[in-house]
Formats: sequence, structure tokens, C-alpha cells
Amino acid sequence: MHPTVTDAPALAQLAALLADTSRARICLALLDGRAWTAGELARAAGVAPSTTSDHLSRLVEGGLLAEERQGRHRYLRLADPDVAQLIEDLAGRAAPVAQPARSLRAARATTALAYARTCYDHLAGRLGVLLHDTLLDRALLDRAGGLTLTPAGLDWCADLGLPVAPLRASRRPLLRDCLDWTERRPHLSGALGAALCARLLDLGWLARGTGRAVRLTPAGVPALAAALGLPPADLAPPATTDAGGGRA
Amino acid sequence: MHPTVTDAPALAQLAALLADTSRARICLALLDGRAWTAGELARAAGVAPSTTSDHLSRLVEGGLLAEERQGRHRYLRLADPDVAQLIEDLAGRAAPVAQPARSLRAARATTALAYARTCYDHLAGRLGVLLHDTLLDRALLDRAGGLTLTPAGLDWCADLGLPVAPLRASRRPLLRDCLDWTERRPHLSGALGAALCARLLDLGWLARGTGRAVRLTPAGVPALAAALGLPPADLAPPATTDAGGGRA
DNA sequence: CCGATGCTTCGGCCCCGGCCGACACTCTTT
DNA sequence: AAAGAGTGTCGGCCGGGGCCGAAGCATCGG
Repeated sequence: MHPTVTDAPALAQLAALLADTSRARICLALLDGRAWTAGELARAAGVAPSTTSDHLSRLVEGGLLAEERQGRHRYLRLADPDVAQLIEDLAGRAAPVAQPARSLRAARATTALAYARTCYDHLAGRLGVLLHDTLLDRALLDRAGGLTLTPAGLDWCADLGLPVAPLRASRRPLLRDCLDWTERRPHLSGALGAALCARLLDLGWLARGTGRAVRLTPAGVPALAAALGLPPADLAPPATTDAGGGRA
Repeated sequence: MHPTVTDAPALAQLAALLADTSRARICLALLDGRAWTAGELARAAGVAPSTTSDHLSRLVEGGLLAEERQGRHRYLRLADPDVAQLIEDLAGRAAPVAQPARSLRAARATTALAYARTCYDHLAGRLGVLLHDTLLDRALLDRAGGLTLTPAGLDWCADLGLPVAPLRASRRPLLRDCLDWTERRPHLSGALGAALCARLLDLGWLARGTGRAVRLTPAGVPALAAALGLPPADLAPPATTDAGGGRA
């Protein structure tokens, strides 16, 4: 039976885990999909290591975080993609609108992130939106009545070396919209969104930058352009730093 | 930009609204999709009306609840379907597993709910799952790569007098799985799931029972059976109370 | 073996917030 | 007009929990 009032204590207990600014900061930091050490999270949260230790224990016990101990380090990550989705949903509803005006240096710093970054485990930013749009344009995806993979899209995934069948086995939706906060347009989330991001990193077309930033590699520019049927110029990053053309 | 640590205060504030057992009870009660008076919610939450009043004001101010004042009554409902989804998601993750064994009378009481009930604004229970399965069997829905409405399904909706186009305009996903806790199988949620449920009630094929229970009307049995291409017997409710056959 | 680093435990402080009862207010009913 | 029900406000009580610093263990490096 769907949740009833009897579930209230459990619901409140779970919500209480996120109802503290420090713990919320920790969870939001972990949205980048990586595993952080306890000390890093303490700095990110802005509270003493001792306080953080307590927070982390609770979050792990509450099932939101998973921990892995290695030597004198304690690595923490979000327990699973569902948790990431949950936090995104909550934050999305909670977030006011962010700051309207930014300093110049801050704007420069965010330029790289605006171009391409990970959103927990999938691709976001201009590149993420471009991918989403192109796949729709080429009828590899279809959104007449829900976002789906077309037969052609299934072939396209296969060509990339991305088996789709196992993704269907998971309880996670295959495809899902995720609103891009820089672009204000949707990009791809869900099991396939995550698998696609992982595959592009695996192929070496994408590489992780600092933080959650991601960049197209020199090899990735022509390869991805070819896969999408776009001129390589359309994939150009924002800055002129790495304007080098197609070198496979 | 996706949620960052700067959004932590807002996230924590939102989560804090659900981090109290009384407020959680209130929200879970409202999951039935109806508007309750403040007094009813006070009794449901098990706290004094004065305490409840404070809770309700916070929930409204936090955007989770919407209120409507009529005379000396204050009616409250969930602000929108997104909130319902959010609470469902949280509760689904939080809920332990509920009680393993039930008393006989409790079992009898839940029989009606197991047959058909609303899940916020869409249809759940055996009937909800049957609908989901039949629509898939008849290829009105398709889940090869995401749950979608097929062209035939679009016609089927039109035949029911259910315009789909306006539903696409909303930000809400058209179709979404919602795990049925009695059946352990998915039923239809999303904008279309809600619209379908509303339409069936509107047509008089379904009628609301007590609480969130729903029943097929005498007119609804043959009509829905015909629409689904099923023998009316397949729609039989659990008890023998209303075993009347097809009377159009 | 010794110091440095990363993390945890403990005690104590303090504030936040949930709770109630008493009272005030409003709208309905008689 | 008076009585009553539904709701909101206020003051006060009290427990929970977030915070820190000090001290205690581990692990890693020399």
C-alpha cells in the first residue's frame, strides 16, 4: 500500500537528515558523483571535523551515503543514483533562483562549467543540452508521449559500444529529463544518460576536469562530431584556449 | 547551474518542513489528493489544533501546501503534483516495509483499497495495474526505451474524450511508473495517469468511496471493459457484494 | 620508533523548535 | 443578539540536536 500516516516517523527521520545546512552542504557537494574524504567534506561544509564525523555517520546510517574506508581515509559518496535524484528534486524545488549578478572572475570560473560538467553521473551544460537536442533532431530519441529511445537510437547506442538491454533491467528509468540550470533547457538523465556519460569518458572522448567540470578531448571532438553528424565546430568549447581542430 | 553548496540553506529549510513527525503525518494524509480542513488534519496528526495551525502555516509558506479559506474553515491540499511526487519518493525510500502480519479485520478493510484507490491524483491498486498492463498489451503504451504513448494510444485517449496535447504543455512528465505497494508492480502516474483517472471519474465509470478508495460503477464495468477490450468479468471487484454483470 | 595526519569520541554549551493551554477572533447558527 | 465551532496568537516549558575543543586511536611517513 502506498505510504500512509504510519510511515510518518520514517519519513520525518529521513527528511531530518537533509534538514541541516551542514548536512545539506555535504550532500550537495557529493552530487558531483565522486567520493570525498571526511576532511574534504568538513571543509566544504564549513564545520569542525568532529562535527562532520557525526554528520557523516548519520547520513550513512540513514542510507543516504555509502562509505569506504581506506587506510586512514574515509571516503564517502551518495549511496546510489536514487539518492542523487532525490536530492536534485528537493534542491530543485527549494532553490530560490541563485544570484542574479556575478563578479567577473566568478563568471570566468563558471564558463568552463557552463560548457560541460557532470550532474551526478550524467552530462550537463551546453554540451549536455546539445547532445539532447541533436539526438532528438536525428530521431534517435523521441518525445511524442514520453522521452524514449527509437530503434535508430538503439542502433546508435550499439555503434557506440553501449549495450542498452542491461540498463532496462534496473529499476531506474532509462531516460529522464533533467533541467539544466545554465541553459534552462533539459538534458539527458536516467540510466541511459549516466551510461552514455560513462561511455564517453571511457572512450576518452571526454575527460574530467577540476571539480565537476568536463572537457572534450582532442580526440573526442571529431569522434563525437561524427557520431552526432555535426560539424566539429559546433562542439567548440567557449574559451579560445584549446581551439585546436580535428586531430584524430 | 545545478544545485551547489550555496543552495544548502534552502534545501535544509525545505527538508525541515518534512522533518517533523506531525508535519509528515499531515503531508502523508494529504497524499489522497483531497483538501482537508485544519481541524481534520489536527486529528490526523494527533496534536492540538493550535500546534497544527502553526505547522500548516509553515507548510503553506514553504510552498508545500496550498490553502483556501471558506467561511470559518481553512482547506488545505498539496500545492501541486510535484509535491506529491516528492513526498512519495521520500516516503518510498524511507518506509521500512510496513507491518508483515495484519489482523483479519484490518485485512478486510484493506481489501477495498487493494482493488482500486487513488494515489494522489492517479489510479492505483489491482485496477490501476490492470489498466497499465492492458494498455501495454494492446500496444497503446510502449516501454521499449521509456514509457510512451503510441499513436494508437493517442487515438484511444481521444476516443475517451481525453485530449493529450494540453498535457504535454505542462512541465510534468506525461507518463511515469509508480510502484504499486499492494501489487508490487507498476501502475500509471504522470500527467496522463492523472488525467485518465480524472476522466474516468468524470465519465461516472469510477466513483470515489471512503477515504482514497475508489470503485467501478455499474455503468463503468461494461464501459471500461469495452474500452479495454476485456471481458467484463476481468474487472470484477474482490468481494461478492456487487457482482452484477454488464448492464449498460 | 616517533611524529604527523586523518578521523572519532566525549563532555558541555546553547539555541532552535515542538508542544500545550489560555485567550482572542471570526463566521455560522439559533 | 447570543452561543458555539473552527482557527489563530501568545507565553512558557522542555527536550533534541548542532556546535566546538580536548583528548584518544588509528594509519602513514621517515
